[in-house]
Amino acid sequence: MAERGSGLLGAALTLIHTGRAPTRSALTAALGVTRATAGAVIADLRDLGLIQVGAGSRGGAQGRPSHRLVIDPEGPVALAGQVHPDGFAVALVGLGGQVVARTSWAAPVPDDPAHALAPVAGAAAELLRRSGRRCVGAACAVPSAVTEPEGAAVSPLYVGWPTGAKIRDTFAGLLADRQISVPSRVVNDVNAVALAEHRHGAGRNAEYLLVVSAEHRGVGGALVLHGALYTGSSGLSMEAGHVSVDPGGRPCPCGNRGCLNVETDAARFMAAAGRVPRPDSPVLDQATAILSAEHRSDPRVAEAVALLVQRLGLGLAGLINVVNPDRVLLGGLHKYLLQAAPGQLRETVALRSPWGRGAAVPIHPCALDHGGLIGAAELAWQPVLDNPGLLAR
Amino acid sequence: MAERGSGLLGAALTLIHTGRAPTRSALTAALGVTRATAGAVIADLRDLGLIQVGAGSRGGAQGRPSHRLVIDPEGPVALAGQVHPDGFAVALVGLGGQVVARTSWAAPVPDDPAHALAPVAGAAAELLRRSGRRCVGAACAVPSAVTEPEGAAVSPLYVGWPTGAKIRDTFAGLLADRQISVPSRVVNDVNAVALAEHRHGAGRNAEYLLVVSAEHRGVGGALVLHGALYTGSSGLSMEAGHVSVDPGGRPCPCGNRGCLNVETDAARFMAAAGRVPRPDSPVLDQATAILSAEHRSDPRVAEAVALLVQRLGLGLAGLINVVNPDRVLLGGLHKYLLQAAPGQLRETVALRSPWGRGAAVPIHPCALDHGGLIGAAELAWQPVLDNPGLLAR
DNA sequence: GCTATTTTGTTTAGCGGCTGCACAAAGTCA
DNA sequence: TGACTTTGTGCAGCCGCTAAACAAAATAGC
Repeated sequence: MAERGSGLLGAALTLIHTGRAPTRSALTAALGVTRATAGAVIADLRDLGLIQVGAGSRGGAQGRPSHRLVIDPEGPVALAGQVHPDGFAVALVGLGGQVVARTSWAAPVPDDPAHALAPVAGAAAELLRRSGRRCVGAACAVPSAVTEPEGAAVSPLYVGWPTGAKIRDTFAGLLADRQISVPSRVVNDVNAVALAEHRHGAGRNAEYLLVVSAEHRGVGGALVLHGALYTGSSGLSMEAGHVSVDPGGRPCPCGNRGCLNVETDAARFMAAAGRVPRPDSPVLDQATAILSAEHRSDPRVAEAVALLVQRLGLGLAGLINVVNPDRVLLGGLHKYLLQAAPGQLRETVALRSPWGRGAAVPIHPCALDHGGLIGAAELAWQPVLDNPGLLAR
Repeated sequence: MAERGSGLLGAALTLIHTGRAPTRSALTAALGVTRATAGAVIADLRDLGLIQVGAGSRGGAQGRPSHRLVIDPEGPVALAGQVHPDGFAVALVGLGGQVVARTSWAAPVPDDPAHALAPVAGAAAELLRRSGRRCVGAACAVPSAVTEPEGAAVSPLYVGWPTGAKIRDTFAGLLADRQISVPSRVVNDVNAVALAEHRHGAGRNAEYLLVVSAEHRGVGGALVLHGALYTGSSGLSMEAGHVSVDPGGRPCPCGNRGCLNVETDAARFMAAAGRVPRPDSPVLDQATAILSAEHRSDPRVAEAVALLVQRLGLGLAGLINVVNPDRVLLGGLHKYLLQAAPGQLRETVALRSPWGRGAAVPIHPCALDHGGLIGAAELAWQPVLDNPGLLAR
């Protein structure tokens, strides 16, 4: 098999992976190469066990139908884990963001990262063993900022891990103990969601994608630039949770007041709506339940929505003025806030934009069900997407 | 002459341009190619009239001395212009950021962009004619956000241009009238400063460079990522001037209150220090004069410094938490504020950072005298830096 | 001052990836 | 059924880069 140069092989696999090259001729056009070269590339990817070439079926157009490029259903998978304040999840994810197998369970997160990640590694190993498939890499989404390139947790506000814990090494070690020796990474959960949405969800084809999400607790932000996660110089970028939206607001664990974190998350919504969260289920679930149609008539709920949407709009406007995205996605509770009051949110953002509503950015809800897992898998797949030839060795 | 592929020629020229490859062997190492390939690349660049190969003189080290790579002193130049609220400047800039010729004059800026840019184009044409050198491109720095790719001014707060004016087309047309037909651009002034500082000033080798500057009026921000200006999806990124640092503060032309624009610029400093600006000289000059040593004993000046530094620190902290830069540069009035109270500024930033002072980002003053002009020239040079072969045609 | 060593520049042969072209294959349209 | 259109494949060839051998220019050691 010829070694392709200049990343052509990776570009081709990425196009197939993201669904932008469903047929052979589409790939040829997207790569900007001759049919002969595309043929060689496709042969390589097939030899690597990543894709299969199917029969071309097409109606209406002239000429010889182009063969379909399909992801090999027995091809390798990435191992994805997720830790959030209310529980755990693990999945095997193939090319194209296909979730091949998945399991999840609710449980408190131990204060020791090794104790917290051990069951994730265990469940992952079990899923992988049963699937019998090759593993290209592993990644775990966590509710904490993660430094690059060390892979250390920084001020995880909603789990009890110590700041500076090298959770990437911990995770890799736990997998190695189970005979899984693949490149392993740890990633902030909202970063993972953003990457997943960009590749397979509501963020497709956006070149400057801003994602803000109130997952289980707190608020996170992420930016995907030209298809790659923007992590900043040390992994600590897009700390959207600490954007100030109310100088006289509630204290945030970071030391300031009125951060997006404490002003627009599920706990704040419950308080604003006059509800006391029950301890037996995740706050996020309770908040989204209240946001559903049957409770909208409650004036306290309407007030809470108006308040949080106003705060969220302020925070979004600030981020938009810095990042100038071409699309904004909202996840977690923010997704439901957007759906409850889309007009008010867009209005608030436009009012705070120096350019007015003329330069309005489209704001959409996140589209994926398991964005954290799929996004973690994207990160695990990335080295292969950059250079598929890695699999040959 | 062989056409080099995959941007090798451009990478080589950029290394020489930024001073990272002063000798032939340094270039070979930096490019990661063989000496034979480097030889071919150097021959190409020399044939294009961009560089010359000098004799190698070096003391202390063993082995044959490597030839020096020097920028051709008769090589082509870029044409750089600058418009600011207090006047105009024009320069010819060669490779390496060398200002070959320069002229500037104070004058009010006409409300019609064509009238404002005409003398810039005229002075540029005159400089170019007298120099007798080839021109690779032109760019003009302006005190306004500029949309990409249209090149339109958006809400120029400090000159009277209409929003949406296509000043790039205007500028290109004025140059074409004077028989200068080269690619022409228009760029925000702080963006230009940032690019210049990254290539030739205090931002060298930074991968994530954040620049905030209070030039003549207002405040601007810019970001240089991996050597290229970050413009966002439509050129309107890094609107640092509209970061809110005092919700109850002064009204900003954008409609909000307490923006960095109105809380930390030269006019605000004068007011805080109890001075009334004289109309006969630029406010920035008056403010920096007051900031010099002999006025520091004035308690009102000290108060003004403390107030503005506190506001600036708040704004910087917000930007740093989003961008996570590896270096921050301050220009214009902010440069002098930093020099007047470096400890207080760094303290304020660190206090507002969720990671505390452990992850402190280095904050430095800008180093270049004519950053706006040099940065505009960088933009004009960019197509040639990306593909020097363009000059052959 | 001579030689040995080190590092640099140049020449040459050769490989590998990609293009361009010719031709075959597989569909639609009249 | 035949003309047309589009797609896949085989083959010759170019071009950029590498590898290796050789020549050149300095220092280091005797």
